[in-house]
Amino acid sequence: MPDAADPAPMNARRKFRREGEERRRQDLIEATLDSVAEYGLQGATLRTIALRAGVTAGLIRHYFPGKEELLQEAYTALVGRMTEQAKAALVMEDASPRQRLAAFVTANLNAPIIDARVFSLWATFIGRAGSDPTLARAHREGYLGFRNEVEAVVAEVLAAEQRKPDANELRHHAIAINAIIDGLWIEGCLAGEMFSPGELAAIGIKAVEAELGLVPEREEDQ
Amino acid sequence: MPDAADPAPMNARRKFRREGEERRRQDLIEATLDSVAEYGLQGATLRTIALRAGVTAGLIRHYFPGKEELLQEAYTALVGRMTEQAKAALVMEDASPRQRLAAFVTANLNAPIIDARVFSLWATFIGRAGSDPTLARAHREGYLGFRNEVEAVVAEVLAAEQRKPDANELRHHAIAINAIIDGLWIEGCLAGEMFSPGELAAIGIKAVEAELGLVPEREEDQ
DNA sequence: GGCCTTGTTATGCAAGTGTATAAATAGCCT
DNA sequence: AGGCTATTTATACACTTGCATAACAAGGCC
Repeated sequence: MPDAADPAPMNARRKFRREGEERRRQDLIEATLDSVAEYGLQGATLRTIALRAGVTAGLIRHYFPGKEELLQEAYTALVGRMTEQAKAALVMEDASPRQRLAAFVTANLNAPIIDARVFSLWATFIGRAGSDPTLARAHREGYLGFRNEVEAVVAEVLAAEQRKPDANELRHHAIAINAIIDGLWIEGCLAGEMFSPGELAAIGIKAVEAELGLVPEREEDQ
Repeated sequence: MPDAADPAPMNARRKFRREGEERRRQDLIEATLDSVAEYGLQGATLRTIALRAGVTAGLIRHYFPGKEELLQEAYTALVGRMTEQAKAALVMEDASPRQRLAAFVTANLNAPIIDARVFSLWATFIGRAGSDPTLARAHREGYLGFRNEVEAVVAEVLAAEQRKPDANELRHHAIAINAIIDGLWIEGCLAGEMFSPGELAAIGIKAVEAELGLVPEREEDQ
C-alpha cells in the first residue's frame, strides 16, 4: 500500500533504522504477543507481527529460525514475566508471614496480573500444551515454581502459629491456595467488571485464611 | 490427471452413505472438537475436520454457512455438555445439602470433567473470548449458570446449619467456591498424574468446607 | 568522504486455506 | 424397478501463509 498523495517517487524503498539486536528481538517478541492476544494463534501471521513491530516480514527470519521458535520464545518470555511479577510481591521485609501471604494474594488479584490480555495469551498458549511438549514443560516449570513459593509462605505462616504440619498437609494447603488464586484470577480476567475494586483480593484472602484455619483478624488490626 | 497404466478404475468416485442430517451435523461438530483439541484452531482446517468425520471438505458447507459458524456451534456444544455434566451431580435425592455439595465438588474433580482434551478445548476457545463477543457471551452464560448453582447449594448448606448469610456473603462464598473448583480443575487437567486418585476431590471438599466454616465431620460419619 | 558489512526491504514461490460450483450417486417414493 | 432429489464427492480458484533469495542502504570504520 503506497501512500497515494506523495510527490516523492512512488516506489521508493522504505526507509529504515538499524536497531540493536536485543532491542529488535524484544520488539518482535512483544509484537508477537500483541498479535496472539488480539487475533489468536491463527491470526498471528508473520506479516501481522512484522507490521506491528514496524518492520517487514522477512526480517523475522533474520532473528528467528522460524515462526515456531518465535512463538516459543514469546511464550517463555510471557511466563517469565508472569511468575516474576507474582513472586515480587513476596519480598517484603519486616512483615509477618501472614501479612506477606495476604500481600501475595492481593498482588495476584489486581492489575497488572489481573489483565485480559495476559489471560488471553495464557489461555491461547496453554491450550496447546497438551500437544506441544515444549509449551507443556514451560508451563510445568512455572507452575511448580509458583506452588513452591506458596508452600514456603504457608510453612512460615503455620510455623508462626506454632503449628507443625506434615509434608502432605503442607502440599495440600499449597495446592488448594494455588487453586484459589488461579480460579479467582480467571474470574477477574474474564469478568473484571463484575467485581468491585479489591473485592477479589478480599475474597481470596478470606478463602486462603479459611483454608489454613487462621482465625479472622479483628477490624482494627487490619 | 488420469492414471494411464491401470486396468482397474483408479479414479473411481468414492463410495458414501447418506446419514441423517442431525447425525451428520453432530459428527461434524465432534470432528471439529477433536481437531481443535489436537491441532489447535490453526490446525483445525476444513480438510482436517472432514477427514476425521469421514467425509470430504465440501460437505461441511452443506451443513454450515462457513467455518466460523461451525466453530461457534462446536463451542456452544462444548460448554453445554460441560455445564450439563457438572450440574448433573447436584440432582441427588434424599441427601443432605452438605452431602450434595461434596458430591458436586467430587464430580467436578474427577473424570470425565477432569479431562485433558476438554481442558485444551476450553483454553483454546476461551483465549479468543476477549476479541470474539459470541464466545464471550457463551462463556459468560455458562459461568453465571454454574455460579448460581453453587450459590443455591451453599444457601441450602448454610440454612441447614441455622446460619442466615446475607446476599453479599452468599455471593462471596459462591465466587470463592467456584474459584476453588476451577483452580483444582485446571491443575488436574494439566497435571493429572501429579495427584493420586481422589486426592483433588479431597482437597477440594476440605477447602470448600473451610470456606463455609463447616466443622470437619468425624471419621466414621464420612 | 568512500567503502563494506549486514541489517533490512522487496519480490517470488510452493503449499495450504476457505469458498464456490459442477458432477455424480444413494436411497426414498411411487 | 426406475426416476428424482438432495446429499455427497470432486474440481477449481483466489487468496494467504511461511519460507527462500536477491536487491538495497544504514551506519561504523579507515
